[in-house]
Amino acid sequence: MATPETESPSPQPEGDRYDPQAIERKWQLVWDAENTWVVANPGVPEFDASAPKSYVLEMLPYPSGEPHVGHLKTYSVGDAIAHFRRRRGFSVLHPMGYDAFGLPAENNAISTGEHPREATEKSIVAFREQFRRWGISIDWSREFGTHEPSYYRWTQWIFLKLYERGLAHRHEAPVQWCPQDATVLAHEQVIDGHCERCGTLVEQRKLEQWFFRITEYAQQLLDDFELLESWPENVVTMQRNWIGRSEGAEVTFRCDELELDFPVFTTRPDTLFGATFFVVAPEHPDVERLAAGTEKERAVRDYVNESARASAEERAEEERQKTGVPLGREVINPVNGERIPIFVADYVLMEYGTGAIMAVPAHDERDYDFAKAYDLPIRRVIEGADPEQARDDEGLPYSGDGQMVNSGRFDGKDNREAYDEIVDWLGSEDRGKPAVNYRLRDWLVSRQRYWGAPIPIVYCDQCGTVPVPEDQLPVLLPEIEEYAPRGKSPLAAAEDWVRTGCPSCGGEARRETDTMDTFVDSSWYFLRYLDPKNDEQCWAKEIADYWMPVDQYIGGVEHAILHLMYARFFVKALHDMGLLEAREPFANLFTQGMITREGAKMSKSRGNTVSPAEYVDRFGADTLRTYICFMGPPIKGGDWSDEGAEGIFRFLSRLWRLGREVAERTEAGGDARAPEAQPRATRETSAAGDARVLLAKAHWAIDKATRDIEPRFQFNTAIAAVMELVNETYRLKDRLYDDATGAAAVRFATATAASLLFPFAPHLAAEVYEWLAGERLWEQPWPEADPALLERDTYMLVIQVNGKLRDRIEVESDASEEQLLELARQSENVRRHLDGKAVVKEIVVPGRLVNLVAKG
RNA sequence: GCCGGAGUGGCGGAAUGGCAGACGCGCGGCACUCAAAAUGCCGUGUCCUUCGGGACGUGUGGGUUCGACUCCCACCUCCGGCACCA
Repeated sequence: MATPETESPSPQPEGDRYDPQAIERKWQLVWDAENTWVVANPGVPEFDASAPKSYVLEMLPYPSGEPHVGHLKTYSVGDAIAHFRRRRGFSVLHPMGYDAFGLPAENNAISTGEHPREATEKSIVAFREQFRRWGISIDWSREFGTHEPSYYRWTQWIFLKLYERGLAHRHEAPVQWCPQDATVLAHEQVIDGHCERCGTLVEQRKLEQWFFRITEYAQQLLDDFELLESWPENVVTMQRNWIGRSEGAEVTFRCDELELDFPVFTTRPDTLFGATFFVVAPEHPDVERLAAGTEKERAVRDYVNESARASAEERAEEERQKTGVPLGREVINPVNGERIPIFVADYVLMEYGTGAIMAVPAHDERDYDFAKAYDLPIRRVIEGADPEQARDDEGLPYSGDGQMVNSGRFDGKDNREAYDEIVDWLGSEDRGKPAVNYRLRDWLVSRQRYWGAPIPIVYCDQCGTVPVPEDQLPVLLPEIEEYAPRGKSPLAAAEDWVRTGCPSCGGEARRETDTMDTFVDSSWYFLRYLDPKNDEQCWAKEIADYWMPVDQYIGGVEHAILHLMYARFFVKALHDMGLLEAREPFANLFTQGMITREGAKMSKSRGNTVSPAEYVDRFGADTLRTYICFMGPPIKGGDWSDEGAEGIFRFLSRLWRLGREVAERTEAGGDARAPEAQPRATRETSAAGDARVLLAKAHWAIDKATRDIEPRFQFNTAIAAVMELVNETYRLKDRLYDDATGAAAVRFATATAASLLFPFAPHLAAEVYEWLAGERLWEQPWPEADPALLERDTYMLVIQVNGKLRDRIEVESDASEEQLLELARQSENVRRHLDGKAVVKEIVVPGRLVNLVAKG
């Protein structure tokens, strides 16, 4: 049967079975050729001012090898949201880039000699190729890698801005050193005393390093959680704990002999009268001076050396006995004038507070242990005992509340009341004040590695530390021969590059040879997408202010602290520089769970990885994407199963076959528009019986899928609703083809199924929809459920006796409570259960159930 | 130790005080077929049953409620984060 092309508005299906490869290639070519997902910035003619903006972003990938299933999940989830929002009328920005600097490429270079740039760019090609085959709707016109000079030029520029404002500074500090990677690590990159990346035990070293003053923003980082629309509670909690705010007081203890003041931070100024000794950390700068000239000098030096050798891990061991040595000096307790001995002990940490503490053994477990170990006095100053905590007959230590004792004029007071009075009193004597302390430390950004953005600083004997002038950026990464680090950055070997003129005096100077932590690169990339080609500025402010903040950010929960907090810090600092209105980068955050296989994390060594490329070859991208969204709520992890993926392939095939059959058996009629755009009269009101049932199911699916996709992110149940719609259509179609209303209902139901599936299986959905409606699905608005069709004429009334299900009967939707009760009482099964009993209470919930409470 | 989150069929999961187990996987049956695959349809928590139905059932124990997977209290197990943070 030859039909002239002009008479066939919809292309007819070809072949006799679902061929994802052909369909996916077809649509990808269309989207590519037409730049379908490119979106214009304000200020250019194509800009659409009428649509509200939505910036949908997944965390940028680190390009190493090929993408894995975790990437597939992130981008499947993000793309579903991007598609959904586009069809809901938003102008959606959905860009892509690569976090291209970093250690794996460099370690690869050390073992193979392949330039990190080559390995990285090869991998970028592989990633790009996969993303295209997955059909992710990316605006490719904004793509970049953070290793490109046109990008890291601005990373360096931001470094200089931070330096200008005193937010980047260099100083010597004890730092965490990974001997395997031969570089320092940020505090956040040390997990249980081991390198986050390679697992090697880290060492402490004292080095001159660059830091970003994230601690300046500690309070804002806490306060601005208020500005976020929706972040997972656990991520907020993790950051809160990481920042670790505690309120207390700073109290000064004085060492008379040396005329030195030692401020300490305490959260318990109410226990000051119980301080029986004083402890400083081994790294405390005054330790040497304190011990000098005393008979303990030698012992102290030995102890300090020993604890410097001890690893962070050893020091943190839980069961470890407390150790320390006396310094042979005393300080004066400001509340009672008592002279108490000073110790040096490694249970006190230099990094927190002032590196010195007042020890109150009666009310602090650690001080208690130390006092017991060295036989020091323990003086109770607060009444009470906690049996869980107490370790002796006195009920000590005790860290709870109670009446004060042994505390001079505060005796008999409630410790909570005394708290403020003591701080006030110390304040008036100038020996103390209220204080807040944070656990958060400054962000160490220097890395003694090659493959990163060079720190744009020059050292000159005359002028000291000199920032590279902006017009000399970027400081290009030089080519070198030997990547292996030797305790110094490999860049130090590029002598021609290191030697440079001082930008200030023109004399001889040397470049900083450390590069920046790659987390610096990824702390602002979401801003560069907005104006990626700009050579004059990092971004135009009006463009950034239009798109920012990111409306929906998507990524793995493993970045809950590091990346997400650094990016928040950057945006706050950039805001304060006047470069940005936004105070927070990501208004909404979605963290997806990890996909496992056979219950275990996927890893090459375990041999249980799933290669997305292989599965795309086998089932097509639509199947994979839909399966991943169907495995369970994306926020949770899920266990991969080949059978499950096959099930989705079967479902998509089923929809494909249905679409093909419906396109053949029903007429599009004179109206080639999308079914949901057709006049309501032709598609609903006249429908009755099975046609009406099917239409109601379609509208139910629209309603359910829409609410499940956003704001619930419950894609698995949205897909299940489409499956139900397809099942219902299969059940009813053969009874409906024969009359026009019925056929229209089948056509509508099938097109609606495709329409709702589009965010997950865009290629197949576009294909089926084209057959049925002759339209491009992504140009159609998201369907809206008709409330009239969501309402049912009748429903199943549940009848319970004493809360137990006894019958179900179909009733009119508008039946009154009395009628419902009457119907309930008539039920034979209900009567049997009521036999010989008196109904004492009747619960009627119209639309749901009747519950008869009977006694006797 | 502290702070989060979770525990539901053979499996992944659904159900935001109202029919527990939607949807999918797996399994069983029927149709189509010479046959198989594919496809379509039906069934599938456990136990009892006179086949009408009944009892039990969401980690454990208690509580609130006409009614609890859902809310409250205590406990057990697992997962994640932090951990000598004064």
